[in-house]
Amino acid sequence: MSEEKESKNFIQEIIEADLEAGTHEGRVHMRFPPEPNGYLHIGHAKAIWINFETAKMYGGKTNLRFDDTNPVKEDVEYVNSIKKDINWLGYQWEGDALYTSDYFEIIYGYAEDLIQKGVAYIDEQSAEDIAAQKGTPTKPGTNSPHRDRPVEENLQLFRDMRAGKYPDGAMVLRAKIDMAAPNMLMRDPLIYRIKHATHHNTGDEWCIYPMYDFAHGQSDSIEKITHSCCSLEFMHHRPVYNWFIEQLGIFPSKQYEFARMNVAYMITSKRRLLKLVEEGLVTGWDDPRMSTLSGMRRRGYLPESIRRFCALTGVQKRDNLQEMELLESVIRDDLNAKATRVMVVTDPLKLVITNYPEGQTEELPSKNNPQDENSGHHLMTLSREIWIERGDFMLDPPKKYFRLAPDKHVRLKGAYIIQATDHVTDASGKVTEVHCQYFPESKSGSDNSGIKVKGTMHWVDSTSGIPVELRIYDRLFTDPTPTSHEDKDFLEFYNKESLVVNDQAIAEKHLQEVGETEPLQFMRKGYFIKDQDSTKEKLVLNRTVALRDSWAKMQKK
RNA sequence: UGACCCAUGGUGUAAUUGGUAACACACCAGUUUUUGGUUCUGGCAUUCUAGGUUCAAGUCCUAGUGGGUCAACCA
Repeated sequence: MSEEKESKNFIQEIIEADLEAGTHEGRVHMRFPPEPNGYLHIGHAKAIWINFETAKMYGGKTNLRFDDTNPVKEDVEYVNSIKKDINWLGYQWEGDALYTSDYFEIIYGYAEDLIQKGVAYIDEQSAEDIAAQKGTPTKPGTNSPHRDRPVEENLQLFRDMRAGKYPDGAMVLRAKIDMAAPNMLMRDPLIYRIKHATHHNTGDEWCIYPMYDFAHGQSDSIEKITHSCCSLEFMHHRPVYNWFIEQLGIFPSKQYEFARMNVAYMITSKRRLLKLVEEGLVTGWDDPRMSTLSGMRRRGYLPESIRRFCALTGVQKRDNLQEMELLESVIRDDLNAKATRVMVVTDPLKLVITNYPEGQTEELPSKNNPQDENSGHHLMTLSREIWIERGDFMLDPPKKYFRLAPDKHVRLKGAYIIQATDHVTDASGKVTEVHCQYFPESKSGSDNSGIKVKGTMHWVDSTSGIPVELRIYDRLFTDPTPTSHEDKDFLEFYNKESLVVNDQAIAEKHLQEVGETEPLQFMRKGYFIKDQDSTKEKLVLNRTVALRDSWAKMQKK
């Protein structure tokens, strides 16, 4: 589904200009190129959205290419999770998934070509020496003593490198560009290094691997990618990208950079995400608090919500920090239209309806979704004793409190109007039971009692209610940008209350019958989804997001 | 003592390419509601600064200011 938007972002303008000029015969071909070294997160979702949606908009294609040039960091586990997450988000790449590693032979050929052309050389210096010669952004670098090695010698050494004659770190292949270039990346970048390591895709076939700068643009070119869109941090790589393409005379893919999307209270650094997992601060990559797609999926976020969030936040080149409120607003909006309404009491307090006959029960219909007339209904049981929310009864209520209090009237959602008549307290004065009378003529749907109430409360029958475990999530950090503090580690902002487990909640029996992936709204509480940890004995539910609560907001003031 | 990118309300994006600031979220005040949910209505900026070009500048020019990025045998 193409998210509607009349105004064009800068990438669309570039594409339309290309289309106008007839570049590449009007072909639009993009790609999403993750390195399979971790799980996809909300930042990747934006990149995926940009590539797939933009290509689709112009009748183009989008490849999925694993940028796997560093064998020591990559694994098939990640390849599989990445594919799954992209599909879940709602996208299907063109043809089979592609791998940069499938182009190793071609890329190797490109390297020999560069050597033949006299613009690449073997450098035998140590990493430290090479770094020292790079200079600084304000001071030009100095040439390597091996810079003018003869072509034949370079070729022989490079072939020996490939043949495995040298250990890791013994030498590298560098492009001969300009050690005085103001762009540090143009100062004779390394393009091949020795790594005697097993690759997830090519096994032990290679012991030399191309660097990013000598693999990405080449792969784009091999796939005849027309618009290679990446995030701003690769901006300085563009001249390098272009230089190689020109030297090699291969298909002229072009790179464009957009600002990555940052979301408040979320982090998108793979390294730091991994640390959260390793330190046990979350239960895994798919912990519902994580910014990973697998985490958001488990949290109950809908893929269409994430897509719409991406559309709403736009594409541009300035730094940005999206508020979590927007994400939550989109999620609530989508869930409001889809979630099945059920009643769950999170902090139970017994309510005895004294004039309701002992032993009697009745079944009352409850709409599955008032937003959707076709959603049907399910039945709730009512009996003499039910559970209500402890916070819904107050002995000494403040002004504008519409809930239950001594002598006050209130409606039990989908059932009857009741009036509190009495209550029981324990030795400490805590209310342990509330007594009330109900008005039979006030039955929901056929109310002719004439009683007006301001409050409607949710409740759960005590004879049929089932105990459930609720996992209440909050933002993972106490600071909107936990990684932006130079003097503090991001873990210092870890929110210890980011997960609160409630194992005393009681849900209406209908919860037993809802599907694994069916979005739920616990009326007056929030949106929930069943968790994979649920067992036959006990349902576990994750809170996706709370409902707006203007009463709580009012109370704070 | 460098190069490159960026600059519109609290946040994020827009502005028919020079024609008089729009939309969403947030916030505030109401409305609706058998969820204090939902709905609906109203309120909330003269576009970083200073010059300049022009009948007209958020859009163009100049100079500042502010923010970001750039050195890994990572991607």
